[in-house]
Amino acid sequence: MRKPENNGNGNSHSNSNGNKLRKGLWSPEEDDKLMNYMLKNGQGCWSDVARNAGLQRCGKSCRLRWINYLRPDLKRGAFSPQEEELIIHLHSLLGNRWSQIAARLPGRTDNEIKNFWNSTIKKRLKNLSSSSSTPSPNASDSLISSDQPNKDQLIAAAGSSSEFMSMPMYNNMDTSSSSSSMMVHMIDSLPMLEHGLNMMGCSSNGYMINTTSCISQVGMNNCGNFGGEFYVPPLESISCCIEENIKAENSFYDHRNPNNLNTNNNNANNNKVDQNIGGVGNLLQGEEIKLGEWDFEELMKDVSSFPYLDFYSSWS
DNA sequence: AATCGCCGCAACCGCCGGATA
DNA sequence: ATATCCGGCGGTTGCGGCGAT
Repeated sequence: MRKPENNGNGNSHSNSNGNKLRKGLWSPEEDDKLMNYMLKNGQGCWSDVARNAGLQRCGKSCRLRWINYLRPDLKRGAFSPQEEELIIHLHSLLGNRWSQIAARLPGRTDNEIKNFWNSTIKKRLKNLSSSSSTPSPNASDSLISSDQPNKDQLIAAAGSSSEFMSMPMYNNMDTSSSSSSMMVHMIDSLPMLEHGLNMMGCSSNGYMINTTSCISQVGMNNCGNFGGEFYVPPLESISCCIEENIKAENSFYDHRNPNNLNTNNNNANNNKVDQNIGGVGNLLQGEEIKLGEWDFEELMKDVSSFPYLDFYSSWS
């Protein structure tokens, strides 16, 4: 945390108007100003937000404060075991791409997840590795970065009571492999959250994947967790739904529609939507799924097409 | 009660990429 | 084609809380 600063103290700098800009902790008054402005006007240019809201802050600071603290859709409190598992799992797929991980945990921020990882999970992994006398022969192997935990560490870090331990990915994971089958396991092993996923109102067919990798096509208007099965929507519809989400989100922040604030928008500010939705998604279309054609690199590129887990509504 | 050290987390920093002039 | 601005991201910092001594 940074020390709160009074206006005009030595550690502030000037904006383009020559006004001193505050740094450090936000005061309740500043929070009020920013919150009121955002609720009234929605998101625009952050420099304008800072200026128009009467804040002696740079736009960047306002943006961070809003995203990490003031956003109405933020979920507070400790991470649930399900969230922990999901974070660990997504980190194994994405590495330190905190924003992408956060995009799949509605109500959580990248900063929050990053802090959680660096404090809690890393510490756990460290303890595990120090207590383990037999380092993994594949310790240098990793999917993304060199500090990726190995399989055993991941399992242990997720907790012994966790169904994470039985996830196919971590039972079958070959970290030296970038095979398509591994990616099937990755998707297969996405945590079964107890909350309904209620994803995006998809209208076209998707696929159910259960824990034995049995895939069946389903027609549906809703997506998510179906009593032990995990619904992977067709990526085309994900793309379509993402577009819808973007539209919804734009209206959420549309400064031209200040009354259109939707506090149930679960993906607000998690809008780093990858543009590359196409190619791999088509592999999930049609009666026959050509799993063998899945390409790991392509999937990593397209990993944003994994479902947005929307269990926020059931918490609020 | 006082001190110390660790830890969590809010916020800053620097870099990058895209948009615009 | 270049410069500038802005937003977004990951890494890092350092204050404040809290438990241990």
